[in-house]
Amino acid sequence: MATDTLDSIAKKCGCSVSTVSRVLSGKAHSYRISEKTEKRVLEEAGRANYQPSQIAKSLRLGKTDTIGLLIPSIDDTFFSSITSVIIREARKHGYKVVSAETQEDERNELEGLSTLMASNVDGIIAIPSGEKSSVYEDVKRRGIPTVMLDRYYEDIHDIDVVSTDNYQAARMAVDHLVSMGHRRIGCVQGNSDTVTSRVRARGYRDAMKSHGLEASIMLKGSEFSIESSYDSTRDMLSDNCPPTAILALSNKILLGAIRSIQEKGLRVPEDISILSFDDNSLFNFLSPKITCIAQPVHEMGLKAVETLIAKIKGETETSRMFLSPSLVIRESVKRI
Amino acid sequence: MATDTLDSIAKKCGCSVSTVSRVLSGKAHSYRISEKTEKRVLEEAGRANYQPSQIAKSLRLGKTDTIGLLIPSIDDTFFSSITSVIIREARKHGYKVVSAETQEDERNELEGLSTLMASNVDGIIAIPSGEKSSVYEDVKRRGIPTVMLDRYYEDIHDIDVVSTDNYQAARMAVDHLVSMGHRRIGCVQGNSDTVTSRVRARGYRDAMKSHGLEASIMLKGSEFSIESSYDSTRDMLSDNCPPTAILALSNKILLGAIRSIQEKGLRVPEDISILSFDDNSLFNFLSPKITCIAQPVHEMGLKAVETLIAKIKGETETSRMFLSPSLVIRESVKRI
DNA sequence: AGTTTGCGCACAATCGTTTGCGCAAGTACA
DNA sequence: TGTACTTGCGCAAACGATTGTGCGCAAACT
Repeated sequence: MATDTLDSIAKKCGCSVSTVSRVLSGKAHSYRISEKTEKRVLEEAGRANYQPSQIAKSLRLGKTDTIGLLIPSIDDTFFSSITSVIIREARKHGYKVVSAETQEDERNELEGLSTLMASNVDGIIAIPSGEKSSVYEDVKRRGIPTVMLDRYYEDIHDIDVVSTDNYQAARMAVDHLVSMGHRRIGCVQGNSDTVTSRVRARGYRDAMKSHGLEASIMLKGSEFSIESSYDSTRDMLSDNCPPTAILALSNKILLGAIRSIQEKGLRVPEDISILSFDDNSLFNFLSPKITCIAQPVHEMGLKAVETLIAKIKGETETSRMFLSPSLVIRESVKRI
Repeated sequence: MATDTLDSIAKKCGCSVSTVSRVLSGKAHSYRISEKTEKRVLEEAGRANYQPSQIAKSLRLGKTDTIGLLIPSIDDTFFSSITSVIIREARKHGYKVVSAETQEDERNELEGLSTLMASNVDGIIAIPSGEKSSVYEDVKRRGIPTVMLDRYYEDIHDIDVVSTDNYQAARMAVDHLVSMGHRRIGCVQGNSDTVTSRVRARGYRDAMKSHGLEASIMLKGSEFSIESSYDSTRDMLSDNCPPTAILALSNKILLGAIRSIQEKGLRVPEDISILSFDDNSLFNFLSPKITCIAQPVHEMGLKAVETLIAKIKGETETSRMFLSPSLVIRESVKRI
């Protein structure tokens, strides 16, 4: 069954495509189409359950009502939550979203970006994976509205950013641990190519320093993965003078740390306290329930979509937004 | 910076659009374009970093190289895992994916489907939410290739299906519990509008019966949600003669059950054993590690994409595939 | 009777590709 | 010089929508 087109409907109604188009887009009155014709067209379109071809529309109008989402991996609770928000929010505004995964690989990032651009998306929300901002030059040259979400490039100021105030977040985390009596606080970081890890680590270091504590030897880790975190934590725990608390800079890092702690036969929080980034509904079910720094996932998705759409609609000033994290106190930090 | 088009390149090269098109699609030879012209075009296109407009291509060719994914919610580990597989697999075959969420609401399902069809996706992978298969009539009438993933309609046989053998899965689960000595086995199900829940419940009942056990009073639940499962489990545990083991028919149901068990002050598996559906990397970190029935997520995504593409390419026979689940034994089931 | 005005709609261009068909100029051969 | 190919490429239609312009006709004026 071939899909109906303006043309096929026009034929059935005995009028021209333009008339059908105008009726269906509600411009019947301003183009002085008679009520009789209008009704006829409406009827015919209704029974055919006519849907205009978005493709033809896009070609004509130069927009696709589609936003591209470039994300490391949807299979990660933080990213999937934010993706979910973005999809819902985009739809509210009449946008579809097509997603591409980078797997944290810069080549995939470049390729994904090309695919998105070739698909003529109206704008892009990207959580960059690579360290080189040059990946986004093509996007900039073509003037495709873009907002960086969560991660961004510190040296680029003409692309919009929506992120968490990660520096503040890390400081909050350290402050909480210190207020609970901890002084030997280890920190397991992610890939230092990413700002999030760098900024969080900086927050950690500065906070430690301002409490008069030593940070340098307690900061380990090189990847946002369970395996890497497992190794780093193990090293940390085998130290002569191991930390009494560990700050995990992401949910995956948390998991690696937990595994390593379990293997050592240690218990949380009795033997060691732990505080993680990235809240997650499952954290309430881990044993013990994990105290964490929650990023404002919903607000992040919301703002990302909103600012992207503002850009698409012609807003010109670029904005850099750093939303406030919050501390969710549960049971994984012991007072000592 | 306006994007380059065939036309703009043609002008720069002093030849026609058709020539440029043919060169760039590698048909230079068969259309007898001279090497000189070919090189000239290739050069110009290279320096402009020309990307053909997929929209124009789609309009002309009648395909978008896009597959639509209709999913209850990406913010659920089972669905996000499968989404991730689908996105990757689709890209391998040169397809993009645009996703729509239903939130388990039939109205959203219908709307999402319309949106996808209007976007002229080449095919649709759907995890249906509603109970009425009529939602898919429009899709069928238009002849859009579709495969139902995970969930499907038992009364419809002309749409392809890729799912788990849920009946077998439930039987495996019960058999395992029985082999561990359990005889009072409760089961918390999801929304019985969905086949998955119905078939799993049937498997549970039949397995119980074939072991000579009572199932009827031990089967509760009405929704795939933490809250609903929490309520059902609580009721079950307040029974005079509570179960010694609980079979949770999804990961969300597991969480509700755990919460309820925790509140009762019971311990898993000492006081009560639990076996869940839907494996998840976090299950290794719950305390205790959860024994579960794992669906072949990767294979499901893979097969869904493969059969959809086969359909798109013109394959006609419809297939119904029920992949084998596997039992992952961890620590949440005690021998009694 | 001639001119204006308003009504109801159709024509045709346009967006960027792909592709069937055919044309002009060159070469070969008789 | 005429016929017959070959070479190299352009023309134009088509995909399905949107939209500025203008045409034909009748009623209402002057």
